[in-house]
Amino acid sequence: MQRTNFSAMACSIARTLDVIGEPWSPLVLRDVYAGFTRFEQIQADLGISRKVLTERLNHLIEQGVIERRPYDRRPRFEYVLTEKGAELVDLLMVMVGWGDKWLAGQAGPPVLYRHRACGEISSVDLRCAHCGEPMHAGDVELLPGPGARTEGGRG
Amino acid sequence: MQRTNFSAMACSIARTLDVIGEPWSPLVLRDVYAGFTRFEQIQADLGISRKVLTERLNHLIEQGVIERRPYDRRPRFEYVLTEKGAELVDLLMVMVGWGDKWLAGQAGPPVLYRHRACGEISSVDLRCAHCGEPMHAGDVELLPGPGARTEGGRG
DNA sequence: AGACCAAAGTTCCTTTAGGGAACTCTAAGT
DNA sequence: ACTTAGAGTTCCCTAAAGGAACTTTGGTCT
Repeated sequence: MQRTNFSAMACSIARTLDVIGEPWSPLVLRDVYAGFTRFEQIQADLGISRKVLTERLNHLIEQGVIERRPYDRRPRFEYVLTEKGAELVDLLMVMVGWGDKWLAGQAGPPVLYRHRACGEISSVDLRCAHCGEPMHAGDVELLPGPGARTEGGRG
Repeated sequence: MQRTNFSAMACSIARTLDVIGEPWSPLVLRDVYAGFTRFEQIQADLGISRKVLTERLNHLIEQGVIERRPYDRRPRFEYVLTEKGAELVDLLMVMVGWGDKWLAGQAGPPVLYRHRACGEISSVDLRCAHCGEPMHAGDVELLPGPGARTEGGRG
């Protein structure tokens, strides 16, 4: 095998990478989320090779992140997010937050996000699900969980 | 070029992928965060090829995500997170949250995170930076931002 | 002083996946 | 029947991942 399969690792990061870690996959997911739901649309928007797009779409379907649905009596299909996929898009929003802060430069963010609940242009903030206070990587302590492997533990 | 460079796209997801989108990069970042700070440690922990590890470390340094520091008079080095890198680890925590929910299965999460501020085992929750209410991908509306490209706009 | 050692890479070779263009297949429309 | 468009397949080429062996640097050991 030339690309290592991470799913064997006892690590949720590695496992998540096996779902969307391949090149283009997050951008394909973004496109489906943003309304580019058909093969030709995604291909044209991203400039991705048709061969690779086929592979990525099939993989995302296998992983239960998107679904393939006919939209015509002709063989025409659109891809839609599952619930699992919609929650994965949250990850993309965090990528956007980081990229906007550290990589956007003078031009500023390419895309703005309006929070419908309050109507304001905003961004995501990470909070502790328990106490509601800010929770960042530096604010936590790692402990082995029930799914940890005792020997050879990665992660 | 055989792997497309995403940085030209006006999209913070694509730009972030150019920093940590390559295979292994998020796991290298995780290791540095988790205290595997030296070449041999990371290599042994991940089982990554030494060649690829060298490439990834150099790329993460170029991107300003980690720094290389000597820890001996001999040529020995350790890698440490920059502020930019530490904030990128937040992204990994969101990956963990999703992976724990959707991929951990019966065994449960391999790693637990204790929030030091409240002392509880917890996970991250996405909130609107403006109003503090939950903010997920389905709760927002996308608008072109100042850094958007008018023609050929991707993202 | 010379032998030995460990960390941190380099080098080289093989395999496989991405890029890209051309081709196919299906079911309408005209 | 002829054309068109969406949705893939197929094929070749090149570059990146895997993996093992090799090198370099400065200490330690005897």
